[in-house]
Amino acid sequence: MPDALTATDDVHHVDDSALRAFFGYRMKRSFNVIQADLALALKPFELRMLTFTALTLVVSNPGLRQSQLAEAMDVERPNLVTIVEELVRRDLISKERVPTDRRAYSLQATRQGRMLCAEATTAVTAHEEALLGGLDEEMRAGAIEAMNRIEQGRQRG
Amino acid sequence: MPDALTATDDVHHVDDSALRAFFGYRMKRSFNVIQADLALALKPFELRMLTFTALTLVVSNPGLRQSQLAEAMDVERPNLVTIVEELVRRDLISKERVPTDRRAYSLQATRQGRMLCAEATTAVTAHEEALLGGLDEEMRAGAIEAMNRIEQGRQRG
DNA sequence: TATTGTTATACTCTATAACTATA
DNA sequence: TATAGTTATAGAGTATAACAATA
Repeated sequence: MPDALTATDDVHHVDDSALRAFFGYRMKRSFNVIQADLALALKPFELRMLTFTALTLVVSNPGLRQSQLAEAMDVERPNLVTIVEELVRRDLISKERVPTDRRAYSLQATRQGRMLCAEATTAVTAHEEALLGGLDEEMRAGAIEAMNRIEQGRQRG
Repeated sequence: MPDALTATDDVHHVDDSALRAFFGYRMKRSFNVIQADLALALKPFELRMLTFTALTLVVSNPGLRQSQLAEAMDVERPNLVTIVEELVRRDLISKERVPTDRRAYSLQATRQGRMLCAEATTAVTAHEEALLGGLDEEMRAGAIEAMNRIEQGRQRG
């Protein structure tokens, strides 16, 4: 039975019940775990979450422009520059001027980029499977549905 | 009517199905929404998520030490310094040396701090209610349970 | 020797204004 | 004038090493 100021004797378990009432707090804590695990899964490929996301989107959408990629990733255009730069430097994607609009660049994954993306995807899938293994299908689907509604509630709310 | 390179003709909806398969990606997107809403709710009180979290924990745990607060918040000790500094500067919490261990500081919320915490808590609760209103109780409880298991899976996994 | 709080530092992610070259 | 990509910059959040005071 801890007793502040003088005591605080053992207190290895701080009372965070006031915070645990909040969805956002719970989500932050579990997202930290997910993100750390994802970073670990991507490390062998020298990818970060942002570069992995960008690479995957370019692989799935050949010819994508940077502005479209930025919008899809919910990232400001200036912040995408270094991400694209890094992927180009590593020969994972290439940039070509769009003939009909010489302001724009069209992004293409290289063969190497597609291969790395496939390998990284496999690794990430395995990591998530290990991390979420304790959750049955119903619970996982429910959580995903809840997250989808929250995301889509942005424009409504 | 934009027409990127060869294909990607209309593409206002980029194909992100390869990413949406990942729990981490879904979670990042919805967490961004939650976090932005939380920041909005806290802005009138000039609190950030981190200062709100710290304040709430000190209010709930009078006499808490910085090292315990850091551990509870999952923040490195050096990063807590400015957070505590800010709350002390605003007279929301106070630091007292622990008599029995003069290395440590014991944190106490001031009356003003407890009042601001209560008001902020009310605002955050209302914001979350509005944002999560579309989710029925079962779905919300399921999502929270899933997030708890993910967080606790860190040590197991 | 180990621990509490601190300083200094650096890296990532994010956000805004202003520039360039095209349209 | 508007847009695509860029530069420069600044602010958060986070992580590590090293220090002074104390245990």
